[in-house]
Amino acid sequence: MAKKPAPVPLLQLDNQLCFAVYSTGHAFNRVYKPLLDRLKLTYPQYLAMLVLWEQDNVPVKDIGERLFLDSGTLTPLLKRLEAAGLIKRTRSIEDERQMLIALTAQGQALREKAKAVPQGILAASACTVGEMAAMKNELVALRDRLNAALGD
Amino acid sequence: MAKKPAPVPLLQLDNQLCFAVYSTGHAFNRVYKPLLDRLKLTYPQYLAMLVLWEQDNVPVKDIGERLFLDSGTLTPLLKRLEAAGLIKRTRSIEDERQMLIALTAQGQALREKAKAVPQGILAASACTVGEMAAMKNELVALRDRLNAALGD
DNA sequence: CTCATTATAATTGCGCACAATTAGATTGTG
DNA sequence: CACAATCTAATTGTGCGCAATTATAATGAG
Repeated sequence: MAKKPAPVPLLQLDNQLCFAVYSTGHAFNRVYKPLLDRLKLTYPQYLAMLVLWEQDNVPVKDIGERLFLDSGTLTPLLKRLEAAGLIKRTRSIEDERQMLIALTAQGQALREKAKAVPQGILAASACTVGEMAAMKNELVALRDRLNAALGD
Repeated sequence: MAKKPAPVPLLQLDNQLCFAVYSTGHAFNRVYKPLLDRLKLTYPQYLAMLVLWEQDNVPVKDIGERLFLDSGTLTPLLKRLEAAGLIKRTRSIEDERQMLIALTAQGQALREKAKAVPQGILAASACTVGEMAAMKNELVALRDRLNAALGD
């Protein structure tokens, strides 16, 4: 017989928004790779640095909330950034449970080199700042709905 | 002094399309997790099964092209699917370099249970099929532009 | 036919991601 | 105060994701 199963549109890979998000994320990573190699950072490390360049000397928890990552991911990542001399990890005096993450002078200085990165991404994306912003807003709204659905 | 550095809008996390894609991907994963646990599949394994449900008995290379993944990722993943009894890996007779991946009866049967997954995702996304399709098309177009930029 | 070139998977090593657990600090309640 | 409940990180184990290398097979030029 070898009867072919009836196609189920929702099960088809190319119909899935989720796979579009997944594969676009990988494509972004590949574009970022050569740009971040110059900074000797991986993409998740770059994200952590973005957080710290906005607000320095913050607990791991805050970085985690900002990036939607937990200590299982962040602890080893931050240890690598510390080994690279970009940050300093110190335990908070007021609350000894907290590990405070602060930029070193070298970590602050790296921000200057990082300014070149977004330009490269924008060029590879081949869309206007306005288009990117619109898409970003749609995705953030979707992300928030997905995260809200988890709390049920 | 402790002079605060001037904000650079393009370096701000919440302005970045890329982070929106990255974090939305993680949010999707968290929503998929409980649905896929019932099938005993991880999300990348589910993607491989989607490919095989569309076309059975294909070489690893084809699955890789479809999912944008290489053998370093797929070989161990497929070995786990084989260990779970869902697929069979056999070397091609015509071209002995190729490893052909075919569904077992159990792998084919799993498709029925998988039909429930997209409904759950649609519900958690809280948007219409039309909105999802529009967003998917924008992302795929972006992905293709990013991938094209790599070939330069 | 021979030998370099190319193609397909597998392997190795490193860095995420995340669930589950553990350790230690803090808070809240009686 | 005592002590349970909560909070913050760290740790452990599994599974991607990818670069680099290796092994084997197929192809193509001379």
